[in-house]
Amino acid sequence: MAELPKILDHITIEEKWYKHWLDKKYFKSTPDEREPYTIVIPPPNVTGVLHMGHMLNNTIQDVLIRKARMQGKNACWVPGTDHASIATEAKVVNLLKERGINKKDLSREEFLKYAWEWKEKYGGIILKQLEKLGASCDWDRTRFTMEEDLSAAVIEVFIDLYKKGKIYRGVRMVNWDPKGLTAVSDEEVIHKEVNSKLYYVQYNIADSATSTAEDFITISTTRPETILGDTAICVHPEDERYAHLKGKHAIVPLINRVIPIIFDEYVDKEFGTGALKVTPAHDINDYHLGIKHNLEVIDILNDDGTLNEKALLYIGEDRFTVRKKIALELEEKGNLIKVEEIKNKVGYSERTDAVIEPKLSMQWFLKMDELSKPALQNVMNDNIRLIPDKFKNTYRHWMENVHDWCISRQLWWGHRIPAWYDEKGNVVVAKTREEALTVYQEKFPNLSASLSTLKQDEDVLDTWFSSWLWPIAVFDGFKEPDGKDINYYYPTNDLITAPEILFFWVARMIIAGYEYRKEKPFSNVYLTGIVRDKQGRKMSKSLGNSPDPLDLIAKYSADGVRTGMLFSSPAGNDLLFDEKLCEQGRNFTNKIWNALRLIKGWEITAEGENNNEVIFIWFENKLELLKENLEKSYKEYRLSEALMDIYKFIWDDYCSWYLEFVKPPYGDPIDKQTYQKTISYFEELLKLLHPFMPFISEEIFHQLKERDENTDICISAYPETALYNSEIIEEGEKIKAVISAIRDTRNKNGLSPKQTLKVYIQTKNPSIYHKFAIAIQKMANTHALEYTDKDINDATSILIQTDQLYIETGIQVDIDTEKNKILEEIEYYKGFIESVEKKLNNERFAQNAKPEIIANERKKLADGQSKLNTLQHSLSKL
RNA sequence: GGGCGCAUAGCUCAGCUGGUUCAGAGCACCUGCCUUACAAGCAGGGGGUCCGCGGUUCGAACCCGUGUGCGCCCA
Repeated sequence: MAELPKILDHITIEEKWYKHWLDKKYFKSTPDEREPYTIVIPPPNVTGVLHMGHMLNNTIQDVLIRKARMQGKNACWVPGTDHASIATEAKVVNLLKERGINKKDLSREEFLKYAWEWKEKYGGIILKQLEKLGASCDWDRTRFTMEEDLSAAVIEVFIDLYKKGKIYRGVRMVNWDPKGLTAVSDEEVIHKEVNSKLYYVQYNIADSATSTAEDFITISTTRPETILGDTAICVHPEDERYAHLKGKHAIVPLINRVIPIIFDEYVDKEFGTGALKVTPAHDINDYHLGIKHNLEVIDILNDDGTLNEKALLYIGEDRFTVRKKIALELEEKGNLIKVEEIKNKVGYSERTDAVIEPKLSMQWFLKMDELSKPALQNVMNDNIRLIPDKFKNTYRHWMENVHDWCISRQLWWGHRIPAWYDEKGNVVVAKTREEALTVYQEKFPNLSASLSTLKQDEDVLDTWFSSWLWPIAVFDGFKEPDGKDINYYYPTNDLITAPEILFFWVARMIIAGYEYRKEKPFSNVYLTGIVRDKQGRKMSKSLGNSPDPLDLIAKYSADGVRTGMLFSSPAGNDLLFDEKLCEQGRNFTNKIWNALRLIKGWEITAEGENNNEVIFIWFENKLELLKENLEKSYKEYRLSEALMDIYKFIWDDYCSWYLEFVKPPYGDPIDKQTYQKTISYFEELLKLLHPFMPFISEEIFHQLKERDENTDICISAYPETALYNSEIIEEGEKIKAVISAIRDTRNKNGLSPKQTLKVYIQTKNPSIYHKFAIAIQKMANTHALEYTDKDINDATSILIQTDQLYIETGIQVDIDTEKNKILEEIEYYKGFIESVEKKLNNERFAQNAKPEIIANERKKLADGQSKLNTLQHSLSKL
């Protein structure tokens, strides 16, 4: 037998087994008669690279899919990538800039050519990286949201919803990203608290003959540059300070525009001066005031955040430059009264970090009110389960206050909106130019347009407008609505994703599911936490606090990192990542590896007796208990708990107890039965472990035994649960306590483990000790146990449950120490008995408590009294 | 400003219907061991005002109220 290396070479086995699994097509799935188990991957950005969030997310998916596969289900994990329009376009723009090419100088076609080139070259790196993690995706099914079929689905859905009257075009206040030059959705705006200045600016009153101190009004604003777009001043109707201004007008400083003073309850009398300047083009609340009071709308900004000619002043200069300059000018002219430092929240673009500018623009919207109803209902009634369910509240709140979805983006990379305009701006929606013309001629019989005069909308659709179709589209549910795949795999089982995209993505997939399949897209949504660093900070590139997952895998093995990720990440809780967790995972692989080395080092005798029967029974029952607990944990998606249970079981029960029990003395052979039992337990544990640690479990599975060509743990049957006897398990626990007590005594007296001790046992129930006598002797290194009904002097006495152990240490027992020890215990039990008696004597307890609880209390009392007697007896002997 | 959630050992978290000797796990820590599978290890051990206050109950880490601190989402 070849000597196994002390430390497992994980890199070699990871490569070997992953290739083997692929060669064997174990991850491949096609519809058959088996029950399907389906997961669609949350498609990472095509330009993305693997980060810690992906590691957590995909480890969880792999655990679930591998377990389902072993349980005989037809497991299908569909991988793929998302075109991520704004993020990818930004990357391509930057890349071109580095090469001296400006996007503005390119035509749409030229730009897209570069973008596709770049996508072909760098896109999908992330999927290759997932292989390193051991992800058992069906790679033949890899999809991309901008591939032909998926794009066709997006266009089809757009046209369908348009025809249903759900999609409309309108001028709305949108979140404008002046850097990305596009509108972004509400969800893509991040509000940050920042230090700002609150400027107090004085406006003169127009309709006044005199110019006394009464004849001006002071407003406060954090954005003085927008003064140039002011079209009203607003005060509260009950604010007496301004009652005299009813029907009057104010003059905008610097540009001398005359604007009305209006009254509305919207104004907060307490904030600032209680007077508000109204700029309907540049603030959402002002916009609504503008509609209500029929105000003029003056948009003073260009798309890139510079001022336009409508501003009259500072034309072409950036909004933030103007803010400083205008403050100075107002001061010079005497209009600036004071400046206060305040904290307020400012919206930033998630993608470009530019300050979001509320902007009026023509956009496409999807009406959400009707569409969202089944999506709300089916989450609230648990037809779709959110895990953990605390997210149900958040979900409901969002769905009940849902806004129409702005689905157009001013970008090139993405699905171009299938809308066509004639020269006057009349619009039709159709798949192609030709179809558009036909539709046009039907819709506008009195107008004329030709193929060449129809112009397609320049904008593309929001990325999420394609990802919301993902669970349907990856099974070609649009192309072939009654196809084999969609009918078999849909609805999928579990979706694993981050809570941050619960609304972006999850809610919308549910909406699309009910709209297009009349059926939920998945049954369970497992929401992972955010991976943070030790200090609780979100991992980010700019902070540089995110380790490279591939480095971690190289250092700690894929299995080590997988378990590291899961050790402390209950669903929905953030994971405070610490490399130590991976180290712990790696150490665990080492532990398992060394168990193998021990077993492989044994020489087997053909025959041979053993005394291990009781150990086998104990261990087998304990193993059943473990399996039951694992099933419970899986059912509740408590993967950390399941992993921890296996971890402890392998480390403690199997290695520290079982193997130590049965291990023959050095150099001695092992009997065949024990060997076979040991191997079969190990094998079963490896199967339980496989979903978490696929590589080492596969390697050891093959090291344990010669396997034929088609036998791999990856596709072996997951162990079934069976009944167990908890009495036997408890007996085992008691014996472990006895052994630990003897070891502790040895330790505390500074005795060597090599010194064999004499132990006497005083018990009413010696049969357990008889059963486990050999185990105790071996594990605690004692002479043959002796039973006594007398007290032994000059020995350390220890109480285990109701049994008394006497351990002869050969060292003079210090009577006072012993006495104090016993007195302390007596005090404890006295108090304990008292409290139980009190409870039992309480009439209301007797009336109200359940019978089994009362029985339990009685037992506690009896046990306590018995222990107290033993202790008092021991004390009297000292 | 509106909504949701959290607070248990040094750290990360369990504690499921209020009732086991219920206060637990892993890591960290302390003591002793290079004991022929493993020092990436072995054996043993210590550690808590269950955030404060009030209430409900025979009984509260758990239910209710309130205060404090923190986090997230939305405006």
